[in-house]
Amino acid sequence: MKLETALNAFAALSQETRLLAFRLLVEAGPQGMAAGVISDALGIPHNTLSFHLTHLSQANLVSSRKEGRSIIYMANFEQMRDLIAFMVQDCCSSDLARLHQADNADCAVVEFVDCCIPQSVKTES
Amino acid sequence: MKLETALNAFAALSQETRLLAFRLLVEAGPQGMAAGVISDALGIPHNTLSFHLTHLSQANLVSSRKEGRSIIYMANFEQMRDLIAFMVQDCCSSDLARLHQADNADCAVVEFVDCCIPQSVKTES
DNA sequence: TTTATATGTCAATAATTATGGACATATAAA
DNA sequence: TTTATATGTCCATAATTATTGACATATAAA
Repeated sequence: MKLETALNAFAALSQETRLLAFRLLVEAGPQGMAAGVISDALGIPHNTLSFHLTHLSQANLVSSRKEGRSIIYMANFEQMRDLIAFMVQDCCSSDLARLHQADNADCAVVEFVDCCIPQSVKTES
Repeated sequence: MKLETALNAFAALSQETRLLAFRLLVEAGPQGMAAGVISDALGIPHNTLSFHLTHLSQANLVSSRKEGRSIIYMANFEQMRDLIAFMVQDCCSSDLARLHQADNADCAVVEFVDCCIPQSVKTES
């Protein structure tokens, strides 16, 4: 990932409405969510939200498809993954994190060495 | 991690000078780097850089210690980890990512299910 | 002490970004 | 068709953020 791409992604996620919208879309998964539904959920005027969805879209963090008169937005999980990889890759030199392909070959795994999971996020699965 | 904390972290990383400085510090590892060294490395005036380092510091992405007349900054790897956890935690509901403690108990692991490692980052270790 | 070095703070200005009213477009329902 | 719905675009204004000269402080060297 290029520096500029990462900058755009971070900028997109640094604004409250956009971060909330992005989280809704991450939660919604691949099926996505209509612009109006997001607008209602967040209580943001449709034109303001449109501006922010365009911003997220230009940062390649979401994509969209048209369906009837609605536009359905969905999170771009690949870009999210690339952004995490970007953050972690410089750690490799100091061996604080590693990024590798898991043995079963359908996972990318980020390992944080010599640390524990933050309290705020409990162990899943 | 609170929403506000994540917003501050993303905002801190969304500016070129700050992202470059942060990457230098991530590369430098726990021993850190003096403000002046960063300033020289990036070719940024010391007062401008000071503003940006304070910004990173307020976002808790770096910390600092005094050493002689220098101030040594270092990346806060824990905050970085928490930020990644924040990004990934909403995925759990749609099973696109999982965050868990590794078997050997000194790693936190983020697994991205059903995906491959981005081209830009080659497999380590 | 005096001077040089490393860094921070302040304040004015410049640059960038967000907001929402008014209007436009495109689709579906009446 | 006409009307209602869903969403986008444009533009002026408001709000936020970055830059840098001038000055301050703190430490070390001469």
